[in-house]
Amino acid sequence: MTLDKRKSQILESIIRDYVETAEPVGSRSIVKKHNLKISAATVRNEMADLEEMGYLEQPHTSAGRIPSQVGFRYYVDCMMQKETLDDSELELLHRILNENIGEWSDVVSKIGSFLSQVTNYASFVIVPSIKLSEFKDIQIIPLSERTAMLLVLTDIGVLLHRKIEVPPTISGEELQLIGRVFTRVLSGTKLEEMRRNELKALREELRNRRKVIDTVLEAVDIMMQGCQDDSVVISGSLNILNEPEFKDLDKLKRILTILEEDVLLKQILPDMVGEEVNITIGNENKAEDIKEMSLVVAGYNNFGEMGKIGVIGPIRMEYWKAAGTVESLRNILDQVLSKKYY
Amino acid sequence: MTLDKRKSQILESIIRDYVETAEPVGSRSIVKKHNLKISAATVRNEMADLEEMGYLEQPHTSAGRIPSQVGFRYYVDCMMQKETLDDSELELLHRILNENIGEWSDVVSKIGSFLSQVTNYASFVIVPSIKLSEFKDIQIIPLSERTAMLLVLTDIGVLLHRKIEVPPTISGEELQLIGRVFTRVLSGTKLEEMRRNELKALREELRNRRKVIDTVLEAVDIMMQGCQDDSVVISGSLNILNEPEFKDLDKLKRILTILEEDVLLKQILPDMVGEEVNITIGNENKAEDIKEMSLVVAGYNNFGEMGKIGVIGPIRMEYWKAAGTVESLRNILDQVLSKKYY
DNA sequence: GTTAGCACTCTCGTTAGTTGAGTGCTAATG
DNA sequence: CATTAGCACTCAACTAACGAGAGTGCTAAC
Repeated sequence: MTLDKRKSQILESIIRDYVETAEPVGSRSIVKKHNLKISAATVRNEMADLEEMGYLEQPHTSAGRIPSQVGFRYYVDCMMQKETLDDSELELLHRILNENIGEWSDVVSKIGSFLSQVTNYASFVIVPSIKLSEFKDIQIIPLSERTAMLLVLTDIGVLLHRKIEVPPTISGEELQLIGRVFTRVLSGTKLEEMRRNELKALREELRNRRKVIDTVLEAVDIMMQGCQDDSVVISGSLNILNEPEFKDLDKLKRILTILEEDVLLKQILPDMVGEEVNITIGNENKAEDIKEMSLVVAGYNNFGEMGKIGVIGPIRMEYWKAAGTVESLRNILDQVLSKKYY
Repeated sequence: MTLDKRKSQILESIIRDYVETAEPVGSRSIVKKHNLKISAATVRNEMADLEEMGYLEQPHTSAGRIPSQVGFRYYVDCMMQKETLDDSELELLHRILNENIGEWSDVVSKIGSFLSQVTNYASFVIVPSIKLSEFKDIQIIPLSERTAMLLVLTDIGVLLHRKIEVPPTISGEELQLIGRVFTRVLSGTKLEEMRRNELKALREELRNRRKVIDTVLEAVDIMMQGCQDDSVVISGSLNILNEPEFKDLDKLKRILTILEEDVLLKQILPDMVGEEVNITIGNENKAEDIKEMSLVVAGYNNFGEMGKIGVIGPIRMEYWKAAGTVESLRNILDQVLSKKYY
């Protein structure tokens, strides 16, 4: 069911005013502010209709109206036009992306912080774990008599490293050699399949160095455990301090806690996120703790896995801006990551 | 000037009650609570004295007393006994330290988070930049036709890495060779002195690979810029949400902003921090923004440079606990870092 | 020096009254 | 018949007044 033109216009006016001021908006004020060619009384009639339809609600009888969650949903689905980045923002973005960037985790964090700056909401980027990447190179660099640094390079250019203990009898050259054998045998293997497949061949070839093999494998195992979870980059969580709906300390604390704990944040996100920008408003969120917030999320392609990028803010959110910005940055992430990073 | 025994006892009682409840404490209540053998009236007389001396103050005539900042200072200087970690806390700490720890930055962040957990204040650890460390090993691992991964290992076991572009004409073996020459010539050089000293020798030896040398040097330069600043690890900043003195949103925001921005946090710390635990109370802090907070900081020895570890909390702080815990963890950090980490 | 007693002060929470923005309804209008 | 002016009505927010309670300071007695 779609609204006639006048009702749409009124709904939109109310949404924009309410998003801006966080106050219920009255009939008179929107007529004035948006130069509508109708009287306040007419607007009141329309508002009564919109309320009956469920798009507006009144905090109390003698107050103005505020958009209901259903109202926001209708707006987002049927009326919203995503607002893209303006020139100065684009320029800022390009400046950021042209700065010295060593690895793609830098790109992610910079884009995240840009997102929160532009929208004034908290932003997050979920980066899928690298568990499906392949080995590319393994090196063992001696540090001291008994220790060495194990380096594992994956095909997407991620470098893992860990200190290991080695028998003092083993020489630096031999360590290098062992590294090379590892590289030759394992190169191209999925990180997670490593244990099962080529292990036997490896044992065979280095049979007199079983100890070192085991140490290395164990270290690899530990490193892998360290990257099992998708990593989360959060920016601008303090933006919610500016929203009047969170003047309540308890609410505030709940939200900030979620924003501080990666695990919690991952739990609240909608399971299915496609490439399209996905908006969940208030109660549409499955997690109890954020039923007073809205999410704007999109998926991006992170070396074949689905990553997520988005913002979290009050229900009274500038969805047009948030959706447009998230979409743009999703595309840029896709684009940047599609040039394989080595 | 020191207080007589009874005044001390009263001051301490007031401090402990006030720290616990955040409410002004009255004469009657401390007599009851601490089973003092004197009457409330006597206590009132003593309190009047203490107020005159500047150790106590009254929010208004008909309220109890609260310790003034001078009062806290006197307590800290002349009466406080640092409270060390209890058994369960020690056990927790050891469990944490025995978990898998790959490199010392893990130690730092774990100790930081332990500190904030135990004290219930926000904790910070300042880790000096590694600019004074020495090269230990340089490796160049080919990634693709035109790119390679540059690895720089320092003597304290920190690994820097960065992707570089290499001419497609150069072979993997040659890259390795170049890495080895770098290692041989530069090993033992301070990172920051690199440019000046052995550069000529290097250019000499690899004169037909000038391009690659420059690329590598440039990359090293960029990596060094990335570690020029001391890094900061903050934990438990949300603890301040529990303190009633920060129910005011503006205050809260100021503080949280400081705790989110490394740079700001570094600015507010006292310049001179010795190995001893250093306490600055309220207005004793130079920075305007934290004149309503207290700092408990100690320096630790981070591979020859001075690092800092401490907590930041309300003036109404459990100084005894904070000071004891900071001291213990300072020592542990010293101890852990003194076994050179390779 | 210490303490009991008491008048005094000031905050806090409650209640009652006032104000003003905004509505809903009705009747008049084009 | 849609629109509008007019008006009575509602309710949150603000203010003032008031009593209760916690705590003090002072005085006089021990």
